[in-house]
Amino acid sequence: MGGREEILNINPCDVFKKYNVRPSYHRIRIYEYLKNRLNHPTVDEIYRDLSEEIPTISKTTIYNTLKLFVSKKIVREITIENNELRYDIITEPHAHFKCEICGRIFDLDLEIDVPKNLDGHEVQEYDIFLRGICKECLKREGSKE
Amino acid sequence: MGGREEILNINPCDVFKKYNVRPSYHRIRIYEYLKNRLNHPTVDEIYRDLSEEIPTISKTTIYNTLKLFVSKKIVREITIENNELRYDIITEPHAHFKCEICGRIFDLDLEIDVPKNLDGHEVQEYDIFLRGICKECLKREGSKE
DNA sequence: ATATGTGCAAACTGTTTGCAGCCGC
DNA sequence: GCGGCTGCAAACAGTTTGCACATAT
Repeated sequence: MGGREEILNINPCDVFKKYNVRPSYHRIRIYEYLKNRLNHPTVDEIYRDLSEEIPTISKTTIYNTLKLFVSKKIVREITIENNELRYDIITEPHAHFKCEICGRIFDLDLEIDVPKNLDGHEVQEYDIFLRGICKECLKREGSKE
Repeated sequence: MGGREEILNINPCDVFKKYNVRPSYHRIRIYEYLKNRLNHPTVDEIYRDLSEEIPTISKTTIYNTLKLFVSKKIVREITIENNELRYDIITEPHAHFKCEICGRIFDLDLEIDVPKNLDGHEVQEYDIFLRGICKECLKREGSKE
């Protein structure tokens, strides 16, 4: 799995240098936001949170920055729900689980080995997205009844 | 896998009766559309094609009908790209593969056994979505060079 | 007669685009 | 001073909503 712990120690500027992205204050902040909360935020969530600390930041900048990050393969766009883009700093594919009750998204260490070749098609990447009820909500639901 | 061949022989009205959906001309036509082309169309595609034969049909009706079908579990909404809803008449989860070149979507008989319980979370359903280059495009690309 | 299906238009949401101003090297 | 970063506003696409009319039993 593509390193959840190591990522915390990474310096954004090093990543930018490696992937050939010019650093800027906003880019660093957006990168750090993604790094610190590995919860696959939407653009809206990033904007809502970051604009509290950086009141001048605009959504356009967030869109621009994320698009740049994606094109440089620093982050991945993930497909969880069809009405909004979510972003994931862990670039290796892994499974996501969404709780239908609390709405939270969990990363899963689901070992699925997807062959590189399927029916003759060349598989380059994949998303695995599960839905259900999370541990905590199960407990809460269970204790109600 | 949830029956691709059997589905062709199904009478829409039987399905409607079974799932407690009142039949109507439009509903039958939309159901048949999905049944005959198992290619996970978007609302737009359904509208474009059906409105040729049924000029009076509206997009609203297609949205309404699909929403009804989903709520009755006659069809599944699938998450392939984040900007549009796609529909799948095979309600059992299975994997989809999208060719990045020609854009077509293929059903895959990928045997993935997803446990019902993962890290304590209860998994109810899942989507597996792969991207890459399909057989035909590989051949075409290969012969070019 | 009543409940349900249908279709137009407007509203809404998330995203993209165009363009002008700004900042850093 | 130039190139690239930023941010506003408008445009855009897909979807949803409100409401009035049609239809079927």
